[in-house]
Amino acid sequence: MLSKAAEYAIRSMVYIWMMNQKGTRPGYRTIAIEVGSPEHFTAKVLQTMTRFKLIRAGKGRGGGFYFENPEEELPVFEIIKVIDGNKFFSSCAFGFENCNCANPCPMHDEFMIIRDNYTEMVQKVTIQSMAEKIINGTASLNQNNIVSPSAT
Amino acid sequence: MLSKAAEYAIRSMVYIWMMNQKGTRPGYRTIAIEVGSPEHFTAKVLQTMTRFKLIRAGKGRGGGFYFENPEEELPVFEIIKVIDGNKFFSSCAFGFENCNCANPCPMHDEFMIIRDNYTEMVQKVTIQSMAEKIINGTASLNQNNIVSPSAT
DNA sequence: AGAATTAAAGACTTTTTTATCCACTAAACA
DNA sequence: TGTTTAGTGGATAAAAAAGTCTTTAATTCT
Repeated sequence: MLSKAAEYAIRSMVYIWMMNQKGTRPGYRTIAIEVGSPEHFTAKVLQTMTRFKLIRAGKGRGGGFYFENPEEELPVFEIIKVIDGNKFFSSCAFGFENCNCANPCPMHDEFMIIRDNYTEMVQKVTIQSMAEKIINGTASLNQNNIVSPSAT
Repeated sequence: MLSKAAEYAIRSMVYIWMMNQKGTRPGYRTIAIEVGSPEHFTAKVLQTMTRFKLIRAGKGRGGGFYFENPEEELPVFEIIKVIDGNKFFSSCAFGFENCNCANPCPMHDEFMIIRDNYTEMVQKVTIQSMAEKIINGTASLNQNNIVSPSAT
């Protein structure tokens, strides 16, 4: 569904936004540790975020990543588009290149509903709405300190 | 979402079922041509289907692939499980290894709905229900003869 | 100016997925 | 029994995704 790169991007963006709220601009080393992602790969993914202006980056001492307009709602959709492109949002579960209502695959009607609900979902969920859940304790940003069920 | 292997498997299975209805047992060469999939890769995928007893294979003259009990409804879900495993059906859009209601990611509630609807869908859609659409002309098995929008 | 800090960029490696090829085996049939 | 037909299985290759490393550039602080 989502590439690892997109997952890391989303987690990182939430963390950056929350730290910005606290008045700091985290660097990719810190981000990678806090969201549980590979350091250098995270750096690369954040480069892409910066290149597409979803966040800004400051170099040197006191530098790091930050949102220019933190109050502007940023849907997860925007991050996915930048990292994975928008192939999925018009994709076909049967593997057709050009599956549509005029020339549907045998799963078209059923899959279109799922796919469109997903599209709607990632447009509705934003960095801010996710950050809020983490702040009020109804969700977490990483599972670094979770004991896996198999390890109990 | 689905691997190429799973897509090819699903398309092939529908074709095999339809040909069985007509009294023939197609070979992987024919199948690959008819569903528009790479020949040798399709052979591999069908081996897996055979190994897991979803279909049977006959060698030698008059051989090919066939369903032992064609009337027994086969949900797409079964094919996906054999090829891709069932990781997706409990997966997390945020990338958590063990995302659940007790320890949710910030997208958990929203994504769980999508994911579960998808699971339900692939359990409801069967090889037979798809074949029926193709037979009555409301869907097609391949897009081999479709002119792509960009090529018009 | 110089040292320290931090992101940017690009090359590189590893792993996974997708795809191909060929030798082998089993079945059918003449 | 020999020939043809068709799937099986293992090796290999190519491409994409995931991850790593090193150098360079920009910024800040002293």
